[in-house]
Amino acid sequence: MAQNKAQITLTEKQSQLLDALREANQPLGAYALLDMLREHGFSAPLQVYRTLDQLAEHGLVHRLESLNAWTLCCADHHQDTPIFAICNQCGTVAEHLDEGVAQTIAALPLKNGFVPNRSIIEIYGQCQDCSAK
Amino acid sequence: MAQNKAQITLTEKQSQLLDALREANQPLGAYALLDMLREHGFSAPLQVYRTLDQLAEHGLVHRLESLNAWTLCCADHHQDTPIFAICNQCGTVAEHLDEGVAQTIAALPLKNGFVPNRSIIEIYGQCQDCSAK
DNA sequence: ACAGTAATTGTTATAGTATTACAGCATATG
DNA sequence: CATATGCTGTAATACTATAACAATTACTGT
Repeated sequence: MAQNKAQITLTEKQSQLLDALREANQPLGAYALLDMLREHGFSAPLQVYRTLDQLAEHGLVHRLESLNAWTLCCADHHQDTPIFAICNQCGTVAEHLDEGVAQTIAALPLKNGFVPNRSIIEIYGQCQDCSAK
Repeated sequence: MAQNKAQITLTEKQSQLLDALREANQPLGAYALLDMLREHGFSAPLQVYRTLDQLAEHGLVHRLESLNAWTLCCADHHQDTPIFAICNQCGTVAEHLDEGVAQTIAALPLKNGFVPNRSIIEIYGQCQDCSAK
């Protein structure tokens, strides 16, 4: 699934989309991305969705299912299930990798003969910055 | 959040919607529910969404974020974070409660000062029945 | 019981998210 | 070169969810 980023050559559109996400510094929906990218040759939703799918395929972006939004993958390239901590207050999303949790989760349903292959873990709460205020 | 089901008196619409979910025996989207319930006085999406929200408030249904769909809560009334196992093949959803996992997940981001209050855990894979075929 | 207020429900319209279908172009393959 | 294959652009449409407001019902104090 996730691949070694060093080996990937990005298309123009792909790197423009990554730049947009980097600039925003928070998750963005496909249509928000489209608005940011109209001047860069994106003219329809499908172009955004396709590019997002390609980037996700390379493990460079993740989709936040509960937000219908997309965010940059953290610096590490990884295969583990990412755990997202989403602040209710400021909307900031932090990505965590915890092999233990990922494996625990993955192993759990096995008790019932279920064979997992993809997990979604999204945690809402209050981030440190917002707690401090 | 979740309440004791024994104490709840359901409205006509609420129990009709529960019946529809029970009958379907799988998660349904709001519009699929609307189609099933048109003959029972539901005439617009908002009526379905409101009823779903009410039932979710009582802990009788859960929303599957990654499917934009809703499913019956398992028989137990519980406050723990439900863990959903979703079969890629047949679409069946099983709800699991595992206090250990829920607490581990909840505690994880705390390392970074994040205070969690709601978690979403949805696991895709292959269920026992489908594996057996 | 009644008026006044608050809460819930119905209805319409619209916003937001995602995909299908197909045309056009580029690339690979023999 | 001819054709097959896949990628990109464009338009149309499907699917999901909410806003705004009217109509009704339920509650409150007198």
